[in-house]
Amino acid sequence: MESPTGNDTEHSKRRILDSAANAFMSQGFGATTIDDIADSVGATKGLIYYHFRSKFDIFLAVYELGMDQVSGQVSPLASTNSSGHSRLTVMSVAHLVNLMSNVAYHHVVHQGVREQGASALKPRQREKLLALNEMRTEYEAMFLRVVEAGIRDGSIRSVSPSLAARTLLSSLNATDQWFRLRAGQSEDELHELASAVVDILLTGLAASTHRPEP
Amino acid sequence: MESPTGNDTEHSKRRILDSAANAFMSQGFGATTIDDIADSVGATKGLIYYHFRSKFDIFLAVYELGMDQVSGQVSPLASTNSSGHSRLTVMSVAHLVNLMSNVAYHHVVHQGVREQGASALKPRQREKLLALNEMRTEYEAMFLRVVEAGIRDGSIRSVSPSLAARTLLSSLNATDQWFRLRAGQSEDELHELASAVVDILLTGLAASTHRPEP
DNA sequence: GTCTATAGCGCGATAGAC
DNA sequence: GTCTATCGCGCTATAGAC
Repeated sequence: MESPTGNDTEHSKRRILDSAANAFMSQGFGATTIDDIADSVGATKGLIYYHFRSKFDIFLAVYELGMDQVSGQVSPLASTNSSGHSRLTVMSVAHLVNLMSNVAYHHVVHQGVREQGASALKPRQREKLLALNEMRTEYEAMFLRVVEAGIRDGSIRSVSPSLAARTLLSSLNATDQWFRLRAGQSEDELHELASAVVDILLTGLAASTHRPEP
Repeated sequence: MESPTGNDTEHSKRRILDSAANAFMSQGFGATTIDDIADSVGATKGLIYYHFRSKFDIFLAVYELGMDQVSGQVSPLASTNSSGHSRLTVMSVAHLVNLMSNVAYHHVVHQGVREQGASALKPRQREKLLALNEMRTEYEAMFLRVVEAGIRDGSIRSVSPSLAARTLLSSLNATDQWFRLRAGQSEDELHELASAVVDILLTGLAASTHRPEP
């Protein structure tokens, strides 16, 4: 019933990452101390440094986990048979639901690219950071391709695809500025809220009379 | 031709604030050192501490200047005679042009509310911070009121006003995630780009055939 | 694996010369 | 007004006991 070490280690690591993600979101990377993280895990510095080599490595691990989660959930939705517009809709909703279920990780992924210049990175870290940034760029490119497809198939109106993709994604991500998960908030409620936001972003706010004719 | 002290002092202060705003944007408040700011001004710590009492006071001054700028430019546009939709449009464009002309200040205003818990604030600072946060809340409430007016006058479709206002504002602000002012970029070019973004946000991405009928 | 103790230093802030 | 010099805290990271 118990795997020798691995499981407990992974469990500890995960608890550290969760605490770190929350601390990074609410205080920022720079202002978060290792003691803050340790306290919120209910342990001391020693545990943290047993599992991670440095504070920045914790950041990288949070970044990676966050990125893996969205990517795993959203990427499959990009290659359906449906129209560009409807693919973009389900991708956006899934992105938002994921963001809402993991606000802290998401916040780190999307704000955390800054403030690395502080301490010179070790080659190992710089490599990892570059790989993760590349992964994020590829994720964004995926949205761009779907917007382009939507314009081609007539389901999305003719606007600059790159501007549209950037605006959409940054708008989706900006949700972490005001959204906070409430206690017993069900997956269904999140899905409903996410759909409402996506509706506002994709259909706009203007009443029909104010919209351009076909 | 020269006012005894006042002018130079104000000029120094302003150069410090500009440098600080840029540093806060690119490295975050926590990771920015007073020496960073001093270096980028071309001076030393001494000058900084002659003009400001602490690093956090610099943050507050940046926050205040940034807030005064947007508010001064956008607020007058809220009480025109035109429809809710068209008022919301000009307000949004003005907000964006202002953001684009002062990315750094804007970034501090909208991300910087975090990471204050680090050092316990002095009463003077806490008061100032609260006043500024209140000013920002009032600014957001102004957008909400225009959205509500637009729904009443039929120029904005019937959605949750608070969700719409929050989504719109956070989306506008998210522009600072990807926009960077290029060298000889004219005011007109900024206005054009801002209008394109606002068009995407208010009219949406869906082609007409995908929009609900009146 | 997790803790305590401590090294080492970067950085905010101050004092005082010019 | 602006600089140099320095204090002293707080934090990252390590060593080593249990």
